[in-house]
Amino acid sequence: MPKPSYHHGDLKTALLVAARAILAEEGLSKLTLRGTARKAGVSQAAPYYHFPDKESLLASVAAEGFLDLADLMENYAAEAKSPADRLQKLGIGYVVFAVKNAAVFRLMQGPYFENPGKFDFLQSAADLSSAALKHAVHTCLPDADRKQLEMACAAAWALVHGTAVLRMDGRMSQVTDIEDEAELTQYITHQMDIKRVLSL
Amino acid sequence: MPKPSYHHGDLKTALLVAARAILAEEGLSKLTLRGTARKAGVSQAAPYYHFPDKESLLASVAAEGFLDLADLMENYAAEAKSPADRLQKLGIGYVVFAVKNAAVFRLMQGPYFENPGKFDFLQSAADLSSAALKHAVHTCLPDADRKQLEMACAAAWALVHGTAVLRMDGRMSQVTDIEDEAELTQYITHQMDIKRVLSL
DNA sequence: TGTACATCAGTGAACGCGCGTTCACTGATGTAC
DNA sequence: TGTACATCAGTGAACGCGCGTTCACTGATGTAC
Repeated sequence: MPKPSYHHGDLKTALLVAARAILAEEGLSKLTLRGTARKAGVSQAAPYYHFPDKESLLASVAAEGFLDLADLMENYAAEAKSPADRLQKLGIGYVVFAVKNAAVFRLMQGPYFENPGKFDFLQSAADLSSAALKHAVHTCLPDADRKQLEMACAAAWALVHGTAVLRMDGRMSQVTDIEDEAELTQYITHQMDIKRVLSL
Repeated sequence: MPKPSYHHGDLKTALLVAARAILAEEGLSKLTLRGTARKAGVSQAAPYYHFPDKESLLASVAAEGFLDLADLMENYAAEAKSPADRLQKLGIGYVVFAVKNAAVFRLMQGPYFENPGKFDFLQSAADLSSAALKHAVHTCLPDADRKQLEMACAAAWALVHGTAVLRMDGRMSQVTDIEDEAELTQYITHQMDIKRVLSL
């Protein structure tokens, strides 16, 4: 029974949802505390009962984004048929997330947050996706030494992240209107053959 | 004789210099029209005699950045001993520029500018660096067909750009205090062996 | 089961701020004669 | 060479805006008895 009442009930969640809606509809530069409260249907002072300041709200949004990113990557990788295939599918998930959630991804990238260690939950959420990539690289290269692994991880991450950023900004392909996910996936699969990069 | 006079003489250049100084010292989020005028020692209305609005000033700063980026890449590549070496050195220049001019690089990346085609000079300046990479890839792969070349260009650009962005944000290496360019260059050289990526 | 009251989670007005931009103005410069 | 005057490139005050945040307040809820 969602009757409008003085007490919201789950305003914290509603604010996070509202913030993501604003990101999706208007972009990162339009994401404000007041606007988020407005979107959630409460006064501008209400968010302060759930977040100490604007930065904390945004950090929570970003952390949610990192969790979603890791989830999406895992969804793609669940169907993988080999270590190399798994790594590639993780990468596809990474890129798809960035393209489909561009504003959230930009918030996640920072450098909106000045001191990275300020929000522990954000740091650990961010580590999920890079750790998944790193682990997949290790599985692909069981015999590599530490130095080789570091290089391979860095290269894989850079390739995936670069593809994500360039595609997100529409700077890479002439076809900017790719809405069809199947086509997008195919494009990315061909584009970043991670196995090639890993052939040390 | 730089006596302070009512008429500045070269305010347009001074504003661009001031904007870059603010970017370097305080970052993209602190770059304002008023602040730039302040830094240049003029009133807040003065910039309007040289730029129609804030976005135009920023577009000029970004375009200058792209020219500098292309210059730096060319400087690195001038010493190249082979096509593959040239491509790699272009990439190193790209990454070094991003790391050393992080805020400018972020402005250049956008998506600060809503409609990309609004400023022709910005678009063509941006094309310089990607065209240099693309041309180097072509030289490395004289026998590849069009499809292969597209893939190789996309992969090379993604790798370079991803490395640049991740290193710029200090997210890639544990060593965040790399000030020594020699060490940086060595790190990048090892990290992104573009020839490997190009072995189609 | 009722009732008194503390606490929780809202409201809405207000504060101060810096911003982009405009406007009437003014000092310096260049040019015609 | 002087002088009148148009034009250029500044000034500084002002406008309106939306922002983050604070504050006194208040309606709703939970709890002790």
